[in-house]
Amino acid sequence: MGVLIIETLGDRTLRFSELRNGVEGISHKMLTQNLRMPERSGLVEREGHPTVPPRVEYTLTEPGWALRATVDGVCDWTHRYLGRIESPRRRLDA
Amino acid sequence: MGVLIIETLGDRTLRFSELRNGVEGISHKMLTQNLRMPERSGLVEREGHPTVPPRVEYTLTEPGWALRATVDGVCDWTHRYLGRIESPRRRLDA
DNA sequence: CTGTATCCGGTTTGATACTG
DNA sequence: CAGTATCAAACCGGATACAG
Repeated sequence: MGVLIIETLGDRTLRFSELRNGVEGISHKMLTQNLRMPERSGLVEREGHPTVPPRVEYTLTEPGWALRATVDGVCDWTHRYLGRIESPRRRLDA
Repeated sequence: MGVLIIETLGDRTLRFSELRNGVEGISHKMLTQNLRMPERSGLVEREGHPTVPPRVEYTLTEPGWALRATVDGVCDWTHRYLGRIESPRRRLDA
């Protein structure tokens, strides 16, 4: 799930709410939580603007970019093989 | 966690109990469970020998191999960047 | 040896309400 | 808008017992 954030954030700097829309389906709380960890790990940079209303922007750092690159590798794999994979979510087959 | 299985199984065909030792720390139940999914997805092939005692061997399929390759990419990332990352497990810093 | 079923405690999550 | 706190529900993994 944190991976989706990395992916989404990869394109460009995003605000909290933009990120929230981008990741789609993630709850308010989960987004906050899943941002703290990569933030502390130096994968994501958080920049808060003390304006009214508040604006907080999140950006991928260099290690974050590198991680995204590897994650893209997994995505590529998915694209190549997903067709051949019977989804486990499908109802139990006969 | 299923990833560790893919990694371990990558080297060669393994029996259930061998896999259990290889993944180390995984419980009986988890191994069974985490084998079913990639098995149904066609990442792992299960071959049971109707002997006494039973012997079941698990092998990585071609899609499984490809996945393992991408996972290795993530491992590489870890090796390169782990040093720069303050572990979130560290006690809260001042 | 390999595998399934059950119970049970800990973690995680979404909903909601509230703050600056 | 961005974030924290709280609470109940859902989920998950380990332990255990049992079966083929």
